[in-house]
Amino acid sequence: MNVYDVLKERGFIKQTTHEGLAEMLEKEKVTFYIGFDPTADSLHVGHFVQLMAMAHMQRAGHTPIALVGGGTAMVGDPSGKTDMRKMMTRETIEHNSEKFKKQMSRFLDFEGGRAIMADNSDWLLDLNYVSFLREIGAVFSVNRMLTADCFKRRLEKGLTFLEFNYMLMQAYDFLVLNRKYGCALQLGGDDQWSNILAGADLIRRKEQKPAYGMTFTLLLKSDGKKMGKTESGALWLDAQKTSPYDFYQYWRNVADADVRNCLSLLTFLPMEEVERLSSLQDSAINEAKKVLAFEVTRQVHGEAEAKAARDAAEALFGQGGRDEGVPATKVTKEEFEKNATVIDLLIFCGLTASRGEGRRLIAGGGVSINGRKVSGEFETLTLEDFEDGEIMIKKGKKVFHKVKIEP
RNA sequence: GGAGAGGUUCCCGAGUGGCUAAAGGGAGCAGACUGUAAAUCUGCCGUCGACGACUUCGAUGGUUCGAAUCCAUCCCUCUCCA
Repeated sequence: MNVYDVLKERGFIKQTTHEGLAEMLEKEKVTFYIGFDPTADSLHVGHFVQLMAMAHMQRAGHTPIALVGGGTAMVGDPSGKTDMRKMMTRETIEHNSEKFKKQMSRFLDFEGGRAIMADNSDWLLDLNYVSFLREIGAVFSVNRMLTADCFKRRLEKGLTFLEFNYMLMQAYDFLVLNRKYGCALQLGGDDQWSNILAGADLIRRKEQKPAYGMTFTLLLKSDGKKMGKTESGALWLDAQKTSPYDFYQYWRNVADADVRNCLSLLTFLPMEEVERLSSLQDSAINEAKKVLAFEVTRQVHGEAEAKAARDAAEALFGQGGRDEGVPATKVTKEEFEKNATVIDLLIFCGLTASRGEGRRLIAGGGVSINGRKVSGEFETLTLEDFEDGEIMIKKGKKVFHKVKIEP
């Protein structure tokens, strides 16, 4: 079974530029790329889907180029956005690029040239305006560009010339990678379709060579919203930004209807297993969610962290297991004494944003300490409340947080 | 450059001198129900040493006992014209 069929079966593929792509992937070793703009200091779940696709391709013997968009992030992709993104400083972008590179090296095998890491700031930042316009700008038709879906919506709300150029930047990337590495295929999220087409067109015109494109289904929840959004923003792949425990819990809690999609896109489990797990009914499907949560966490954070997160979940929700993986805040004795009321402690641990919120939460019966429901808003804790140096705070039904006293 | 419309709390969107911390919806949080699911119902949803105080309706000044609401200037967005 070739990789195209694998991707197809798993539900990755949304659109392809050419019918013959499957055949090409079967017969040739292809160098392909996906670009990631460093707009934050960590990759998130949306990127993870793309990385999975890259990994599938790499396993099939193709060579991935992971392109960090240090140059394109200076411009900002208008696709799929209704408003212009805040412009980022060069320092921020460089900082983010470094983080991206570090994270990506975990998901692909860069040994011995099996994958390539590139950064488009290397060729975009020093472009000469006039020569770029003459070489690249001359072959773009504004009329055509304006019919692209990614601009249509923006034409209603406003589109700056800066962002309008994003498509040219990305198309140029493809051309550069084609010339430099013989890269003939660009993959991306489906929101990248227009940009990918532009690149393939550009290569055809400038190099008289075919170039291919393929897009992936965006990872959406059954209610049509983007997967991986949490109240605090995105679900990050960086353990500092989203703890492995919280990461595990996110997948443990996906809606029944999303289990199948997640398993097939975010894990390497064989499809027979995916089918079996996702066809489980009623409460039995919890088994599938456990597998999903464990597998995804394992890939992102490693075996040890995945086990810790799973054990912690068992300890808190089921029976048995150790609760080592539960997020914890360390306090010194002095800090604790300063924040000894339950309300202060909630804020100290970042569980609530304000005292008022904490108060309402307690009034609504949403807080437990060491398994005992907190009754009054003025409740104060003492060192006596620590059991083995720990206090377990429970917010709502699912949010657990430990406070550890430091000697 | 000219004409018009508009910028309201996380988002959408009412409000056009006091009754407005500001309708309604969405999102979010909590409670009930449950399977750590979905749906549903209920409560909360600016901050605080809290029956009161403080800050908020693009920005800055002004009128007024009192302004998100009136006036001036400025910034930004959209539409039409050039």
